[in-house]
Amino acid sequence: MATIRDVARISGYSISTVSRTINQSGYVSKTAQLQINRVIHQLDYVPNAIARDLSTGKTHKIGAILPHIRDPYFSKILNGIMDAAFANNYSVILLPSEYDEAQEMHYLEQLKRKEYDGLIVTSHGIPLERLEKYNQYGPIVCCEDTGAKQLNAVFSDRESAYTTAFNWLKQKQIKRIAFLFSRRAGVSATSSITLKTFAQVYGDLPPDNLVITGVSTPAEGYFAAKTLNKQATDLQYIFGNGDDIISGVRQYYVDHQLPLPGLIGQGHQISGVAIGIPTIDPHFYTIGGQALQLVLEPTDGVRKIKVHSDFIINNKIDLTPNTFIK
Amino acid sequence: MATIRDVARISGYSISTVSRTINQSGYVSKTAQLQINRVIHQLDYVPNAIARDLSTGKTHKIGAILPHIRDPYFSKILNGIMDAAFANNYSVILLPSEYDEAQEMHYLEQLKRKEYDGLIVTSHGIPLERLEKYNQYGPIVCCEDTGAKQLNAVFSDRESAYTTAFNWLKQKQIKRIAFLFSRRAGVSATSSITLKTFAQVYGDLPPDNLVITGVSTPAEGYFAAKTLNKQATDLQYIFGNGDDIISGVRQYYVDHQLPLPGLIGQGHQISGVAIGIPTIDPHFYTIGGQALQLVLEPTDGVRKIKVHSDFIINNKIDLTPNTFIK
DNA sequence: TTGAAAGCGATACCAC
DNA sequence: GTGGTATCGCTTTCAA
Repeated sequence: MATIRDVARISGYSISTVSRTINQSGYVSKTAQLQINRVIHQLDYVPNAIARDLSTGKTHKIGAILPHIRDPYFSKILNGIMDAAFANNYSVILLPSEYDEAQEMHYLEQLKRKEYDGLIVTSHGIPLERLEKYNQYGPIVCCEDTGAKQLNAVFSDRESAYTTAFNWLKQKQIKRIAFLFSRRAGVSATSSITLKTFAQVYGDLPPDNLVITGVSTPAEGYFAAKTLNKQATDLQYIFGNGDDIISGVRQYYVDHQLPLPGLIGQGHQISGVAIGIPTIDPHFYTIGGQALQLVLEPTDGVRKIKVHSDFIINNKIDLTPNTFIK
Repeated sequence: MATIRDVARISGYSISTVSRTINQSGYVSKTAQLQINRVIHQLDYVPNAIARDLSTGKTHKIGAILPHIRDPYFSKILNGIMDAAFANNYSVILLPSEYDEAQEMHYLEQLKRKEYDGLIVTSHGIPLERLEKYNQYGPIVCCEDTGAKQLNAVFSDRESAYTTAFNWLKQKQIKRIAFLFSRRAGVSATSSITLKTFAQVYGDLPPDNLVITGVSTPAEGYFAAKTLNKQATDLQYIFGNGDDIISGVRQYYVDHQLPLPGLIGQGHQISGVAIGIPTIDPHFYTIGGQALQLVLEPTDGVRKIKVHSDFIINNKIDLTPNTFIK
C-alpha cells in the first residue's frame, strides 16, 4: 500500500502539504491540491487509520460491555448506542462479558491501553468501585444508578413504572404475586428496586416461595413456572423479568393445560406483544443513545441521567411504521 | 501515562529489554525481569495498543456489516461472530448500514485504511462486484451464496428446509399460500430461492397477488395481513420472512376476529415459539461463527461453506438450559 | 504557501 | 543477555 511519503515524493510536494491537503487543514494552493489529489488517485492511496490514531491519540471507537446480546434488553441498549455512535462518526466495539469479572477487567485494561476512547457498561459483575478506579484512564458510563459513586450514569427510572404496575394490581384486588429475577437482590439492582417498590405499595415483601431467581431464559422461565405451580396453588399473577421469559412461563401452563395466572412482562418485546400481556417499557433504546452521548462529552464532573419508564397495559402492536420496539 | 521509554529510563535497562520483558520474547535475565516488572508496576504502566497496532500492522478487530440489529436474524449471526471472535482473542466492531450503499462503501474504505483486520458482510445493498474489489485490502466474508464471485462465503442451505416445508404443505393439500419478503426477488437472494423452491415443489410460481414485499417489521406484517385479507379470501397459509413478522400478521387476524390462516415463520425466534407456529431455522448462530473463523484464516484462495438448515414443525420451547435460540 | 523535523509509542533486527 | 536504532505512517509546530 502506498503511504503519504509516496504521495509526497511522486507529487513533488512535502509530506506536510500532502497531509494538509488530505485533511483540508491549513493553506494549500489550488495547484498543489490538484496535483496532489491526482497522485493520490493514481496511487489508490488512503491514509492509514492506525497511524493517524497513534498521532492524534484517538481511536473513534467506543467499547460497549454487555453480558451477551441474546437478551433483547441488551440488543435494545446496543441499538441506541449504535445509532448515536453512528451519528457522531464513532464505531462501537462489542465487549461480551457473561458477567465474568476477569473478562470485564480485561476490557478495563483495554481502555487503559487506549484500545477505545471510552467505555459504556450496560451491566457488570465486578463491583462499581473497580469501575470507578478505571475512570482515570478514559470516560466510563454505566447504565444503572451509580448512587454516590463518581461514575457517569444513564439509567431507567423504574420505580415510577413499577409503582403504577403494582397499584394497578392492587386495585384489581390481586394479592398473590410471584417474581422472577435473573440475579438475586443485592447482586442485581433490578431485583432490589422491584421488591422495594412492591413493599412500598403492598406494605410487605412477597413471601420467599414467590420469589424465584436464576431465571434469564424462556426455558428457565418454563421451569420456574413448574416450581411455582407446585409451591403456590393460589397464584394470581406472575411478574416476570422479561417478555421472552414470560413466554416460557406461559408455555408451561399451556402445555399442561393449567389455568393461566395473570402475566406481566418487561422490556416491551415482540413476544410480549404476541401474547398481549402488560409490560414495563424502560426505554432501553433511549438509554443507550444517552449513554453514548455522555461518554463523548468533555468530562467536567460526573453526570447522572434518569430516563423515564412506562407501564404498558394495553400491549398491542405499534402500527407506526419503522418505530416498532427498537 | 507512562511509556515504555519511562520504564526503560527508570529501570536502567534499554527499551528493547523492556519490550522483551513485556512480551516474554527473547532472552531476559531473571534479575532484569524482576527490576523491570517492579518499575512497570510502580509506574502503573501498560503498553499502548495503538502504537503496538501500528508496529505490528494488526488491530485484532473484525468489522461486521449488518443492516441493523433490530432483526433477530442479525443478532443471531452477530452472536455467532462474537463468541467465535472472543475465543480467538479478537473483538468485533459493529457496522450498521441500513442497506445504504454509501454507508457500506464507507466501511469498505475503512477496511482499506486498516481500521480492522477483516470484514464480515451479513447482508448488503451494494453489488457483490464492489465487495470483490475490496477483497485485496483485507479478507472479506459474506453470509450468503456468492456464486461464482471470488468472495468467501458462509451461508445457509435453505433449499432443503424450504423443500421440506413446501412438501409438508403440499401433502396437507394446501394450495393457496401467500409469501412475505423484505426485499423483492432479484435484490434479495432469500426471495429468489424461496420462490424457486416453491415452483419446484408446486410446479408453478405463486400468483402475484400472493407475494408481498417490503415487509420487514411486525407492524409491516400487520399491514400485509390487511392487504392479503382483501386480495385473497381463500388464503390457506402465509409463509412469512420471520417469526416476529408473522406475529404482526397474526395480530391483524386476531384483532379483527378473522379466521386465522396457517402460519409459517422463519428464524426460530421466541415470538414464533410463543404462538407455536412451524418455522425455518437457518442456524444463523453457526453461520456467524464460521464466518469469523473464515475471516481469520490465512487466505489461500476463496472458500464457500454451506450450513444446514431445518424445518421445525413442532415448534416448542427448547428445555435444554442455556441453549435456547442463540 | 510550503517544508523540515520532532513527536506518537511501540516492535524487531542486528550488533556487541 | 542486552542495547542502539530504524521503522510503522501519520499529525503538527515552527521557520522560512
